[in-house]
Amino acid sequence: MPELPEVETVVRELNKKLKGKTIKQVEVRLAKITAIGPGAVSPKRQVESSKVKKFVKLLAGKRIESVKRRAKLLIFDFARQSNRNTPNLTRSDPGRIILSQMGEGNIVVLAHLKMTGQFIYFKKSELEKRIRIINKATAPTHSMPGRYTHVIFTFNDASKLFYNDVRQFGYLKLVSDYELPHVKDLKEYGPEPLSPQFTFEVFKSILKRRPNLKIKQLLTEPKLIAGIGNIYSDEILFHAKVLPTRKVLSIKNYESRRIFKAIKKVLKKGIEAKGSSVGDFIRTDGSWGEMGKYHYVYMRSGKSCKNCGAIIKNAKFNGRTGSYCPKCQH
DNA sequence: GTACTTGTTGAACG
DNA sequence: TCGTTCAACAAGTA
Repeated sequence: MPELPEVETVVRELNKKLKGKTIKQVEVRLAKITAIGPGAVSPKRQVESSKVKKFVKLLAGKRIESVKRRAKLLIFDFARQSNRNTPNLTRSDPGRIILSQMGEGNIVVLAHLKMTGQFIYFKKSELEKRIRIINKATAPTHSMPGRYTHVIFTFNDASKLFYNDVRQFGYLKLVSDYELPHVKDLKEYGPEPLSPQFTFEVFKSILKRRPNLKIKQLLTEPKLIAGIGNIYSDEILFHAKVLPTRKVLSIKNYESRRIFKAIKKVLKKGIEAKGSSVGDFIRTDGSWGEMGKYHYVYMRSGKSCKNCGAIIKNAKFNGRTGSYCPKCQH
């Protein structure tokens, strides 16, 4: 599952590959994957075809300036455009309303991969390639677009970007940069754990605010800290030698310092390893991340601890599973 | 067929 | 209002 290091991996790869490319055509094969405007995307969403048409029309002809990240959201920035390149819209065109609201006419696409979303990029010469979209050696290979490809971007050099999503929880949301400050999900994320602004003092104040949460819940709560999910919270707590079930209240100062250090260390390691492919994550060329090799606990339940040899255990709380070493973590 | 998985949100609780 | 818990979403695997 993509968490901060996986999304950062995708962002870095896409930024390299897509910068400066102009979108020639967008094909939406599943309407609910797309969204327009700053509002929240609900799981039960239904997207009318007029909105999909708007989405497609507004993106055609746009040049990608950069790809960035906030929490687990990818942010596609498009170059400011002269009127000459703006699609020709008639008065009755639904896209006209949105464009007129956009001030300078600049748009941004926010993409959330949720559990199984993936971006795959193929150059023209690679379009025949087959990849495993689930990272198991035994999984079937698919050519792109596949059964789970929901949106296809074609660029002016005939290269293509495919958005795949087996469980269809992810979304591509188009907003104007004027609306960007009002996007609810963007505003409500906690601090970026790898930013210099995320200091030990900041972390301590978060702990103080939520004394009754279990530490694993606190780490995975996006409104408190951005970008940490099940994989990295398990790994962070292993490295900090703290049990996931511990109440925040009970955590000593030296333990919170260990957790803080582990947050930075483990997330950086994840980015270095190009993500963990122990879940369903694959890179933009279809290859796997290497972080799984460095897991001590996640998905290692029943195996022996790499540190002490004890059997790694699973615990379930608040509807989510967590793994830990009963001997190394206290 | 059943249980289980995941990130995030929104409803429902005290 | 705030903190907290829990169901919901989809579809694949065990």
